[in-house]
Amino acid sequence: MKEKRNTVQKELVRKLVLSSKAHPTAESIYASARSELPSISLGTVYRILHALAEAGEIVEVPVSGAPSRFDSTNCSHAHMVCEKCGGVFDVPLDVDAVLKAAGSDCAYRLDSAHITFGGVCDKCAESEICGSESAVN
Amino acid sequence: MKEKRNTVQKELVRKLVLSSKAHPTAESIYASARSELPSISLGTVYRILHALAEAGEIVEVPVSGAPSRFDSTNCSHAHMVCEKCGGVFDVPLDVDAVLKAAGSDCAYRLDSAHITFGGVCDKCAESEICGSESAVN
DNA sequence: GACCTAAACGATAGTGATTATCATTACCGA
DNA sequence: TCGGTAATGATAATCACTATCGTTTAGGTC
Repeated sequence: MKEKRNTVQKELVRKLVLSSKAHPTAESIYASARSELPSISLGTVYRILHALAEAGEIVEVPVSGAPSRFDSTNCSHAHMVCEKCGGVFDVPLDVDAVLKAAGSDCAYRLDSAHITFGGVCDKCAESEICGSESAVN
Repeated sequence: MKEKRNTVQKELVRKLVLSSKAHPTAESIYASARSELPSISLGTVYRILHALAEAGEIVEVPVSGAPSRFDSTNCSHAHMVCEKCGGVFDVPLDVDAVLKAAGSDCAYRLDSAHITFGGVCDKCAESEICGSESAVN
């Protein structure tokens, strides 16, 4: 049995990710972690994040051309990346249903699904009304 | 109207991506492009790939912790990343249906969907039968 | 066909996120 | 309390990708 030690760093990072609603990046977790534990290093944050992801406690949300976000796995949902502000938001969706539907149609064994939408968040959509978005090109 | 010039580089990269069935990376497209046009540079390949993606002729498939793959957009489908070999495979799926379903349930405007499954490809699944995968850990 | 202009290119340096390395620290079972 | 070792902190390295910039060349005009 592989030994797993509990450390203050691990507890802190876990707490920060699970309590955050903002889909933090490794860097922003590092920043908030440092305010509680100034000696923590960025490498440790990455190491712990990956360990937690591997253990299934959190998910990594890779964003094309931007640093990955991390999120708790408390309920099945997808993500939306705002094309204007780059923010990441939760989208209610039965991901497992999609996984099952695709898996039954498919020659391969599918274990997990990562669903990310591109879109525009409500804040950006609001400011878009005034702007001349549709006039471009 | 923005001027768009046709160049041999652009034609070559387009041809390579659209004719490939292997979801090539930018690097592997660069490699095959060089065999036809040795002077082409990696930066140019990236530039053209992004232009084609922006034009909707191809899609970029970002893979967590690995270089992006590129694929033609001829029909709606998702992708599966094999957890053993890292290969990328097509998965038949009505992505637009998922997009619509999620969009109707959602406070945001969703424009596009990127669906990637984690799984095991047929080749790796075969070799797994003989191996002692479940004994690990 | 020669000329012109700017889009596109090639070469290469730079960037930013993430990972590897390694000496040091500190869990935790004995 | 002690010892083995997992985990950490500091930092160097990597890797995919992007920016820069001088040069080339597509493609319209004369």
